[in-house]
Amino acid sequence: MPELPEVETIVRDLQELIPGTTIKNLQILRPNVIRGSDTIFKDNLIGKTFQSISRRGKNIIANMDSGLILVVNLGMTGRLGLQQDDCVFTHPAIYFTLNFGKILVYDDVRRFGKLDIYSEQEWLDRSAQLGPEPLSPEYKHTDLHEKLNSSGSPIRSWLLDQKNVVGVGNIYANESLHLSGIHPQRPANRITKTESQLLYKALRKILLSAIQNRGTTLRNYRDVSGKGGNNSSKLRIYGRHGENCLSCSDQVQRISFSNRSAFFCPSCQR
DNA sequence: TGGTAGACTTGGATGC
DNA sequence: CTAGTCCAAGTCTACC
Repeated sequence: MPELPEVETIVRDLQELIPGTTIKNLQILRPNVIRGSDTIFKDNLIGKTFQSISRRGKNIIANMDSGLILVVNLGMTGRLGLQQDDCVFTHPAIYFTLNFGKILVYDDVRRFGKLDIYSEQEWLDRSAQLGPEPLSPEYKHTDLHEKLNSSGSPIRSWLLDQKNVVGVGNIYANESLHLSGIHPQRPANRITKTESQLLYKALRKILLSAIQNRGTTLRNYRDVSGKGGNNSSKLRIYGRHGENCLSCSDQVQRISFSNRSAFFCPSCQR
């Protein structure tokens, strides 16, 4: 489900609800969504208070008053939401009982998501292995261009690799490549400087507008209150194989490599 | 070593 | 109506 815009939407929702609340109890219904032992997980969280919520790539970062950090990666179908009348959880994995009477639910159909506890130093080390934030003011098109030169991978695969740039998943990788006119299988090191500038601009534009639309809901993605995002109708290439390209009317193609589908227009993308 | 296929897991769509 | 097949927002591991 969740790429940068979806995780950002959830984080902004959680920032309004969670800081200052204390975990009174924790029920782990599906132990395989947490890394490490469930007793250690409980010991580290029960009785602790959330200080702040932030995002790093596709990870939700919760700083606790103990100094430990709870990191949630939603995988493909993970959700965080408050249990309320209008919010239906089909596959609850963890219940966080909070002190203001609400229950925060981690729900995950496929259970590819993971929750993990880090010390500050452990998280700094882990975070240092991740690539730059594409929406950060410090991230320049020259950074993208330089890094592209060191890889012969197809650009779509390169964009999905969180060591190169964080937060990009299959939907927004395909959308950005379409907007910048680059074929998904072009080797990263054969993208020109001009093209890398177009890709840089496309990436930021696509991610920002998806955040404004509160993310793309294809099936499972929901915000914290259980509502879907509004960005799916804005997609111009992802999932549109067999339909006409919205830019030139040629037929959108689907190919598969690295075990993932890629969508492209053979006229617009070379 | 860099790059990629496979595994993990459940369910919806398609079509017999 | 049902069965089999294919496909899905991500990431980690193993292998060439």
